[in-house]
Amino acid sequence: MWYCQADFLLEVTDLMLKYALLGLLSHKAMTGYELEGFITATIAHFWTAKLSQIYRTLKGLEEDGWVSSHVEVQEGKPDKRIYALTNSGRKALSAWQDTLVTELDDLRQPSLVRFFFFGKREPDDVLTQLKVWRDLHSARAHYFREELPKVIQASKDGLTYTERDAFFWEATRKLGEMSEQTYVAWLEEVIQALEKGV
Amino acid sequence: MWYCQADFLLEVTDLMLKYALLGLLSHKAMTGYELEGFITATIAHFWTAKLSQIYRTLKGLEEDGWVSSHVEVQEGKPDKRIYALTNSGRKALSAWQDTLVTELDDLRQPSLVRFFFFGKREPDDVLTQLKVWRDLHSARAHYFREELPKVIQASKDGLTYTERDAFFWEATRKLGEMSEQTYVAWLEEVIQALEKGV
DNA sequence: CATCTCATGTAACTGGTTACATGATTCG
DNA sequence: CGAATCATGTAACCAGTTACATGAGATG
Repeated sequence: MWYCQADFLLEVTDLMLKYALLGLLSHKAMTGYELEGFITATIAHFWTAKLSQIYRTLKGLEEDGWVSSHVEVQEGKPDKRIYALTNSGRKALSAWQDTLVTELDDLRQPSLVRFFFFGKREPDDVLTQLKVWRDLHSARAHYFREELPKVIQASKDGLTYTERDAFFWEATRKLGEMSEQTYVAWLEEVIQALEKGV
Repeated sequence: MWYCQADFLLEVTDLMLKYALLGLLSHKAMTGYELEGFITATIAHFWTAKLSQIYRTLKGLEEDGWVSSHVEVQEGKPDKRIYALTNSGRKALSAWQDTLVTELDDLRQPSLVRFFFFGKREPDDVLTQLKVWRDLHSARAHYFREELPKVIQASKDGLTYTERDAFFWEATRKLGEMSEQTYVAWLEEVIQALEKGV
């Protein structure tokens, strides 16, 4: 009973990067460096990680017994340490995936903190900033719409991902596109209201 | 010259909570406890802070000379320490506000990390989770549409905020509503696609 | 000749969370 | 009678960032 409880709590804890790495490693064994590349290509829009943090987290995962590693000696290139999921890691990943989340993420959006206090700023400066943001979001929307699909398609052909895996990846891409469109529409609205004079 | 550079860098640094507190204190002098209430009422959807962190940050602001405090003795209630903006703090706030931001926030959305790896989960469990999220987002959309406007209206009458301040507050509310609607629409799409069988 | 890619790490720091400690008053 | 409100803080911990250190080979 005691053990059971402790295990459960352990599984629910949200150490996102740990689970993200387990998830990626469930596709294939990889080095920390490679993992960073995959993170950039796949989940970077909603979770980023620096290499230094990835290496530290991998060490932690190995201490947990959720991954194991071996060094591959290379010529002309640095040696590499390849990490692979263990059975225990596979179980931890499933257990995490099987928990139902009943709360929403609380997002930190520093630009909105700035925006909230724009009442005291020069109207022209405010418009300049808003237009910069609009253009940035617009560019990102374009990336989601035009560039990311190619990356997803390429990976699907590369058979690392199943059809079903690709469906969920594509869905996150779609959300990215929709979210950016929402930001652009909202900024357009705000800009127009301010230009009409508020 | 040297000084100038150092000053500039100091001002650009993004210590969000520090500036959020300065921004709130520019309306009126307040205690840490009160500030927490205002944060919850105003910017909580895009920046949260725990009381312990607020107290620590206020201490830091006082060391910077950006706020000053005095203790007010109360009967039947704990004494309170009231913080007020200093001139130097007002300058720091303006300097921060006057910087142009040319990069987008990078959002951390743990639920999307989970979602990304749903390909390996039981289809029924996936649908259950998606419907929970849809309902949560839908409830939040309702809050933004029906409840928040009342709070904003009440504060406007309470003359702490100018018409222009209220405009920007209302705009953040609108973005919240739009974002939640986007999430709901996206989740509906995904749920439908899965129910048709993917 | 410089920068990018591959590849791994450590150390110091910072901002945020959790848990703890205190204690009177008021409301349901 | 228990919970919420008012009110302030400290200590330990944890995840993430920045800066540093190393170094060969390929590309422009």
